Amino acid sequence: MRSIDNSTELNNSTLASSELQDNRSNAPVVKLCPHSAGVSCGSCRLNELCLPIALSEGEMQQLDDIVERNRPYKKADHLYRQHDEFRSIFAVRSGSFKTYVLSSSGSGRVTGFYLPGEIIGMDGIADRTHANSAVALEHASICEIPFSQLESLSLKLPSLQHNFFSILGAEITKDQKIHTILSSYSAEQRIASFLLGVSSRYARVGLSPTRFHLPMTRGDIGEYLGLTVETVSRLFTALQKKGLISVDNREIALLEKDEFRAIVGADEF
Amino acid sequence: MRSIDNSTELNNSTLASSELQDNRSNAPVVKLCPHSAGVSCGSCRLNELCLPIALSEGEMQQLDDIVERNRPYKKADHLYRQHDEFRSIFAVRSGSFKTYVLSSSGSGRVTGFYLPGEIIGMDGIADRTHANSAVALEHASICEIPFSQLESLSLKLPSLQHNFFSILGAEITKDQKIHTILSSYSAEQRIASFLLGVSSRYARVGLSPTRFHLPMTRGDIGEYLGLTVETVSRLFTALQKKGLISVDNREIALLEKDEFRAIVGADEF
DNA sequence: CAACGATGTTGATATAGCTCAAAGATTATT
DNA sequence: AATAATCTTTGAGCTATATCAACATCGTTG
Repeated sequence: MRSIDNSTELNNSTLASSELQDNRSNAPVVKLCPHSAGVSCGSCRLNELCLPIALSEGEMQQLDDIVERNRPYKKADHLYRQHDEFRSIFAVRSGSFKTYVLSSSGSGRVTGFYLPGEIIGMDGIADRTHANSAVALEHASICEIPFSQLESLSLKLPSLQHNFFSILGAEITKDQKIHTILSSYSAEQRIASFLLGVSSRYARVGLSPTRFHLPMTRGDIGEYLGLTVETVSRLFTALQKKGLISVDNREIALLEKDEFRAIVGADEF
Repeated sequence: MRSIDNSTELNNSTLASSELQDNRSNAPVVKLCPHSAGVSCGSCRLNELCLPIALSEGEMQQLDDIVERNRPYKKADHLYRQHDEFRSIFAVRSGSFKTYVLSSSGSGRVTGFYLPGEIIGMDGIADRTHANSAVALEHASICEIPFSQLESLSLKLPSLQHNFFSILGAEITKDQKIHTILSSYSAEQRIASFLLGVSSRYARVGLSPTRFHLPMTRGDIGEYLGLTVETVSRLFTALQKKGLISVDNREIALLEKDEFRAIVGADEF
């Protein structure tokens, strides 16, 4: 059924299969699947994109000691819920999550999507309570990093402290960019900008920036971008008619990236 | 001509007057000797709201040693500009700033307002380059904290590291809240939410939460909230007609805070 | 103090995106 | 495999907010 086979799921498995091979060639004890517990930061393919950037072997080992690799999450499993006590931040190892808030009127609003190599949970740092809920959009696995231990270790490892400051700073920059998008872009620009963003985030973890699978619904995208489902849907078909993308349900191919950049304005991506 | 005299300007001047005089008498000071009268974190009225929260005397002294108390800024003076190298973060001591980005098409978009006791400049942490420009909205003074020195000191002072993580986390939470506002609130809700936000930020520094001066133009508010000047203006008058606020140019009195809360939805502020 | 640019208000009209509705496609469940 | 539930698409009409325009006010500067 899939006309585009470079989907997230498939690629995540691809990612993981080489870990598997590495493990096989080096060691008798094999971690079987990317979702299973027990992989170390040192052997993780995402370590250059994650908290351990530029840590030495020894430093990474110390980080490793505090990281908990939990059981895999199924679609719709919650990582945490709004108002839960904040205890940890989480690095996405495979799969994807969305974060959302529930207004008192019951209508949720998606506040973020998190792909492999990205960090979730920073919304709880300030007041020790999660401001969002986080839920898996598909089968997914994460590394849990207890915050108080991360703080202690950051005092001993300057590079780790530096990395974590950078990650927090990147989250701030990202959120401010969305602010600009929501306050000034048209619906078409929002969608174009969103797809370019997803594209470069996939590229970051070594997946195709031009053909990818969207793990979220049109409704999720709409909530995230401040649009209705209908508008999102209409724009996907409109962009396809213009020949800029090809859409097969959630499989997207970006055909004319430059025209996309033109839509959102020169200084993006 | 001011019908409301509890304005920011007045209050801020009160707050800062002794510090300002010190600075003036010392000429264009780049860094004041920590022993010079009056100006130190320890003697700062805002220290409980700023980086030094819960630091011991000795710790605060060490922080003090890296803080640079620059000359005051005039209205329209820039603290930094988009693409400038990131070197420091800044604590607003008095007055106010806005941050904004310039799109290639020339139209700016306001990304934030910063009042006394708040920290500016975190948009530069991740890639060492400021993503925004920051400009004074009125006479203002700041404390500059060189980031590399803050990092070093944070390694030695666990409470300082903790505070700075919290400040970064708070910025993230704040930005995500704006995300929700922009993606789901009506124009009236945005304005109500904005005014409530300003109100509680003034309250935080001991100013009146019900009568205050807005340091920014209607246009700034519009850019920040994703509305046009005209819409902002119309809503100010509409809210006044409803009896919820009294508006005299930039002097605002919140008359019916509860009704405001009802407008934005129960779970706010 | 006059005059100019920046800011703020108000009105009339246009439109992008929303709402409501209904049907088709996909995915999950039994 | 059948059924239910969720997700997606498309259409038709509506409305909140933008746009365009004119004027009023403020505050800065020569």
